[in-house]
Amino acid sequence: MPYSAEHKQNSREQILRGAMTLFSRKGFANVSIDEVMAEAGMTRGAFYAHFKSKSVLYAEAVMFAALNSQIVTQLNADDTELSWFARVVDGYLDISHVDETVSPCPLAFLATDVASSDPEVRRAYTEVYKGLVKLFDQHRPPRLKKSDPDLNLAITALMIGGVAVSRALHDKTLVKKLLSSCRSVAHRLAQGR
Amino acid sequence: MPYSAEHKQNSREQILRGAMTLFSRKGFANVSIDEVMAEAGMTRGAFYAHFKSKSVLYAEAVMFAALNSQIVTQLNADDTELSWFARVVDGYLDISHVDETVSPCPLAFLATDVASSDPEVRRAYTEVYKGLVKLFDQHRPPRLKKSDPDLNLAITALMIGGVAVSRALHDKTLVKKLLSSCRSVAHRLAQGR
DNA sequence: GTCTATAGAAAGATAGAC
DNA sequence: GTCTATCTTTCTATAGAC
Repeated sequence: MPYSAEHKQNSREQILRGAMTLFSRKGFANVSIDEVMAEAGMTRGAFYAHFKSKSVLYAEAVMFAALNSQIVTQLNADDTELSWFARVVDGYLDISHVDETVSPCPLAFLATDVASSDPEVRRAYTEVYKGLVKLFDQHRPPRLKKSDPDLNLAITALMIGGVAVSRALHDKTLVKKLLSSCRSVAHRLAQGR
Repeated sequence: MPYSAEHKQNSREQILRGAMTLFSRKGFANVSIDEVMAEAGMTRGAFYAHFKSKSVLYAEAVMFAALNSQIVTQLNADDTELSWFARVVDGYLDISHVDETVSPCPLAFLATDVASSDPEVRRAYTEVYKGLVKLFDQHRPPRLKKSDPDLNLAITALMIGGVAVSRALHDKTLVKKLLSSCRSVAHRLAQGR
């Protein structure tokens, strides 16, 4: 075998990385396998040695994107719970996230796109969302957990909605106000006020 | 001329109505002109007598959808401001909206889809969003307007995000909890608590 | 595993008849 | 204005060489 298992793993990861970026930016249907493979430095024919179909790639890319999003990579900092929360919320609802300067979160970038996709893709999205909510639950001040156990569902929906709407808007001034308002409200909610 | 201006207007509206439904459910790229025209009771060739291109149809369908959404049609009820707000929030964040039993709101159904579309489409989306925020501002208790003038941006983002995420999720139990949490938070925010 | 070549299908847009 | 027929492009997926 002229190609090592490690080589295959690397190629696979390159494909997923390119797919993540392209799908997030343009949506599933607007990205061709040609584009994905070109981004990964290969050609069309090699694709099917790694994934059975474009749909399967989509589901895996959603999972992959979640692992590489800013939120997860910021997880292991050792500061207080409140500043963890503030940092995640502010980083998520930042203009650089909307503009894709940082690694985009598929929950916000692909929400309506996933809704009209295969069950497999929606399952992947659901798992990623549950992971995000669980993360928030783990970092939540214990005194607030009992009073409103599902509050983090609304907070995450606010964050995802804020970014998703911001991307769709044409008016940059409005986008800044929207993001600012979402940050403010998210902080308020997280502090139980 | 064998066809009256009224006839043309009717045909045009039929096309827009079908397009609105199909685009919302499946996204722009996953809907063909064939499908739209079949839904409107015509065939492909007649399309270009009404719209210059598929993209132009998309932009107009977004505007059209906004005029026909539940929110606007509920506008002229003569009850108190608070119950107007409660009714709109609860209607929007209802499972029947997610399941498309009622006329879907393009802001929630097409958010990420629009983000990767032509400037023309994004402009239409922006206008519709501004209209929604303005509507909320008009129904807002005056005493709250000064303290946080941009609060309605976050409230609408929460509503849109709640519906968009709900559509993408595979877990119906989680969807119900998510919608419930969003309704609860939206009410709380609207009352200035 | 990756390449080039190609089969086969789908869809946007146009042409011309009625 | 609406129809059928067609041009043209694009894209998924497969086949076979290396």
